Amino acid sequence: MPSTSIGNNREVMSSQTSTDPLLILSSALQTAFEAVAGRTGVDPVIRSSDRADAQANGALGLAKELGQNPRQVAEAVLAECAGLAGICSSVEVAGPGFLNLVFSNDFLSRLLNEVASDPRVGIGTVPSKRVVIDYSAPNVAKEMHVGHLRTTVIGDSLVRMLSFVGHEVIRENHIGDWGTPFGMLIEHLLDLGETQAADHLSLGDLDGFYKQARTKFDADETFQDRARSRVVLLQSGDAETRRLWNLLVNLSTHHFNAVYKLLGVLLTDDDLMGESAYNDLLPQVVNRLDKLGLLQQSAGADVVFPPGYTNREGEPLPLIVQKGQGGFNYATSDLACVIDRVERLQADLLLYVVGSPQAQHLAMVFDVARMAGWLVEPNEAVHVAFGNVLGSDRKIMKSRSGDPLKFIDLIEEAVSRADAAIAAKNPDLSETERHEIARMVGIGSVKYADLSTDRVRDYVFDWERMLSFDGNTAPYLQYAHARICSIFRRADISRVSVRDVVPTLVEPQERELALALLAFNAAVVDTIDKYSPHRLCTYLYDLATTFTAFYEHCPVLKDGYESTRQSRLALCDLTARVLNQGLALLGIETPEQM
RNA sequence: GCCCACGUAGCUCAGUGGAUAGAGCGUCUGCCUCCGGAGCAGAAGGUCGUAGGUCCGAUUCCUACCGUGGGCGCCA
Repeated sequence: MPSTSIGNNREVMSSQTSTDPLLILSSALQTAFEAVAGRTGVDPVIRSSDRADAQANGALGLAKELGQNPRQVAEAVLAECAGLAGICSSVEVAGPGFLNLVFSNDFLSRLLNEVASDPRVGIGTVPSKRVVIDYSAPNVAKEMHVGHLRTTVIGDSLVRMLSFVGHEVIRENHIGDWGTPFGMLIEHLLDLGETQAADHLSLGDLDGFYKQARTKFDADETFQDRARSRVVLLQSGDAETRRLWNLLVNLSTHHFNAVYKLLGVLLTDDDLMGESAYNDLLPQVVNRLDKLGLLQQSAGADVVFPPGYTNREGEPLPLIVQKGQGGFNYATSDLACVIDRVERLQADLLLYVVGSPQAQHLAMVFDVARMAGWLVEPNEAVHVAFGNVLGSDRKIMKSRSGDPLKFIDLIEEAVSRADAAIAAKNPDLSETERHEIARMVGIGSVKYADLSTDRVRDYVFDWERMLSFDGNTAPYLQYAHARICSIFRRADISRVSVRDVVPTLVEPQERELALALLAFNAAVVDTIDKYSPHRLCTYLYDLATTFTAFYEHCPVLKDGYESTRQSRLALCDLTARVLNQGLALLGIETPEQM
């Protein structure tokens, strides 16, 4: 099975000192399986299990290869299991040939202690790749709206995770700052007068400006002519036109930055790489395709026919790289991006966090780039596709006015709803504290709601559900974290003081919590492997519910035995750190009280 | 018409080539001298869209069909 280049790093991880018990077990058990099979490269097929800590399913597959009964194979593997001393306290054959495995408590305690002493709480690093990630991409002279939410939030989370495991990540915000609409926008700017237009725009009413220009364009033919000739001036580099264009771009990026800052994503002006940046490369794209013999004429346009695509009539579908009238389009620009990212930036991997409707377009662009030899293994491009945000009517979310919901309004509503909920539940907080916590909870809720469902699916935007303190939500996870902080506050014990404690695992809830904590690295690896942040969310939610069960059954401060208290405090501290780190990888902050 | 994605409990969603498919909400029943009840324990609720196929084993992989959404040459 082909795996994307970044994620498949389990082998690398296992060669380091891993703290993942399943990984250690797998590697130990592989030796036993290989002895029985008489060959190398046997996968023990380790899975977590509801009947033990883990189960090995490898015997069932191996039985066929050896022509033996699966149970016999499992028995034979069991006989070779001397290497599991120090890892498992129990190994038994069950059912048709499963091996049920129980970790020894000492083994788990030792691993927990190792993780607790690691500032990265068990997350390993991998050989570094240079990754360009294309996300957010709002349009100049248009307000950011709910349609930009997913690409911005998912992209930001992937950036954080990829960087954390050691990749060199280059963020690219491919803003829409070029093309025919700019003739119209610049002419409208001139009509209003620069000063007045700037006031208008700096008030944040970007959409109003755009709509006025559009209305005028649709109604007034002389304005259309002015707009068209202004585009020509812009593209030919006319200084005055460029100055006016710059004005529009600067006013817009000012707005973008305000949104990014409020939302807490990493994008800055340094990451801007708009369409205009590739303008000079566009003729070269066509020339290079021509020299390679890939270019064809079709209905007056210059096109490339990547195999495997057909149109409505069943005829080959072209990728148009130069229009009939000579202009370039977004395919040209996207090909220029590939060239720039591979040849100038020397990227190993190109990620495109772009909505699913663009799947065919991007597939064609990538195919043409491969045909042209610009995208060559092991370099690769991946479309990190995502579905729509839907309203309660299951249609694409709109505001009351019918326009897409503005990003700013969305964030403000989230924060004010969170503020009200916190005020009701914790009236003792000062107003300043409450506002700060509301910001973390409100924005965290929106981000988490977006990240916690499989990105390929559409999801229904629901304020009540995302801000609920129950279920798979940001507030639930943040609350679990805050409650742990509260334990340490109440006991007046420093978090750091318990980090060298080796926890003792006695109660089943302590073991469950230990197993959950030690699965953090695997969750992150899996998330990166599939570019699917919801996998990390699922893990964190499971950790939080496991912690809650522990908290319910295992009194931390009231136990009466100092050693138990120390051990449980160590488990608490580590849980809080994993929650904090995990949410941080999603771009979500964790307050110490709520 | 062709192509792509999706279809799992009443609702919103996880999950997997392996044993008995999970969670939250909602419904029902218990638990309170409880470190934050923003909780815990339990019950009910499913032919995993339908029909075939591969496999020792399929909800998972393959094919067809049905349903929903999207895409299908000069917008980006």
